[in-house]
Amino acid sequence: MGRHSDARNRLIQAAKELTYAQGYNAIGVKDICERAGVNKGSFYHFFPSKRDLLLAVIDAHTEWLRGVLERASDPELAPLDRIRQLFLLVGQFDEQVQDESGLTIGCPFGNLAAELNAQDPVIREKLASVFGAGVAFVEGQLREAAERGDLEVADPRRAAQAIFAYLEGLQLLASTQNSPQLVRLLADGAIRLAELGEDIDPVAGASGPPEARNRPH
Amino acid sequence: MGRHSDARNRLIQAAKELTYAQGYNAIGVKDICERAGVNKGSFYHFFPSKRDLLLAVIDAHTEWLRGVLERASDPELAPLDRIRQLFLLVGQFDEQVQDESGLTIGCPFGNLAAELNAQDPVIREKLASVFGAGVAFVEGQLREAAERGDLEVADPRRAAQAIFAYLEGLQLLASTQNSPQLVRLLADGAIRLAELGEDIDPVAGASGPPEARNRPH
DNA sequence: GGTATTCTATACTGACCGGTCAACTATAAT
DNA sequence: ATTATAGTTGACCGGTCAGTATAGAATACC
Repeated sequence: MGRHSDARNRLIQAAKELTYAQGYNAIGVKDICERAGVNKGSFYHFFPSKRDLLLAVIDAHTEWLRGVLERASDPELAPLDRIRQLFLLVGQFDEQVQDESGLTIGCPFGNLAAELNAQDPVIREKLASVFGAGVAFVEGQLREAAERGDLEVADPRRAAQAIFAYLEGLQLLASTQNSPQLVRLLADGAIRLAELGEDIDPVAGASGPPEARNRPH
Repeated sequence: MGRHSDARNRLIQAAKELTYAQGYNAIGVKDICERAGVNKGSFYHFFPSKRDLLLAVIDAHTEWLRGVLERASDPELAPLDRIRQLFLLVGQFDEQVQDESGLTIGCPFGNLAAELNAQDPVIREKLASVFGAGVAFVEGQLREAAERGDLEVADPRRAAQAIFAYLEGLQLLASTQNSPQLVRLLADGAIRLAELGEDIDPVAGASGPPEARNRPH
């Protein structure tokens, strides 16, 4: 019973847009309400706190990521090309946002992580689990690629983490240089990282096993 | 003439520590002053605004990076091992901060970039130029490695950007997973990225030149 | 020793913050 | 039609924000 309203969704949408563009601490509840066309009192009818709205925003963007991963899982593509496709779709997102707003914002997850990891362990862990889903997707493709004999993957999980980190780093660099094409232009690197070998001696420093490149001048 | 004071340096140091740990928007001038043991009036004697102090903090951390790059430029090391050494030194920094504070903070530059790229174009460009210095270092090593015949580098600048992005991404992931070892454990990937080929057709999508991996199921 | 200058000290401003509150309206179920 | 419920409204709260005002204290230079 009682009346209906889409104010909750409007708040999430407004907060999503503002958070993408400006981060979390830089925006206020008032800003979100104004953009959503909702009064401040109503805000606290739907969300106990600003932070709870942020959690909802992260959920919403996680849904977006789920869609991207689904689109990248095209059965017509070879596994390694699905990874490449992930990079291209993400790059497309960056370029689209740039067209609309004139700014390359990078990865909303990554930005929130950089801003809030130290401030709020709950948010950090939530973002970690979203990243985990991304890594798992990549790992799955790597395993499939290995099964097909497309390449040897010594440690799929390790390589998947490397590839996902690379994707995040590319977006950060793209945002800092305000050049959204960067993700697309450097997507190839993901395949190079797929060939990452097993970590034999994790504690050893630069003086690893002797190789050609190890000889000094 | 007039009296001497190291309050300015104490403010920078305090702001550095707080910014590393919490970012920019999350900390207040009051917090900085308390940690530095400086009164608020003195703060505005040395810095016209909080933002100006941030610029000084970035300069200070840039100095730290300069030192790291210098240490990584060990002439005893082969060029590619210098890149590896950069990753190890950065990883060491992360692990040291983790020991001291219990948190992996990631890259201070990267965190500021993620938080402020959209908010303040001057800060963004300053950070972009710092990143540019990092990329230039890597590019230099790649060129030298190519000269020595350690590997073929089709496009050193492109590969250097990829490697630097990877370093940033690793730190972001390490911070989110609160696992400082990540940078060290995945440092090998940097060398894989060094082998990044030239970008033949930047506009083409996933359907690039036919290769073994391109055949669908 | 006088004095210009640098630095310190603290009270203060007005704006803004996240969040509260109580009165109110609309509606769905009975 | 009554009533419980869901949603709305805007004023309001204490606290904090970046930044200011205005003193006075310390000191290097003449």
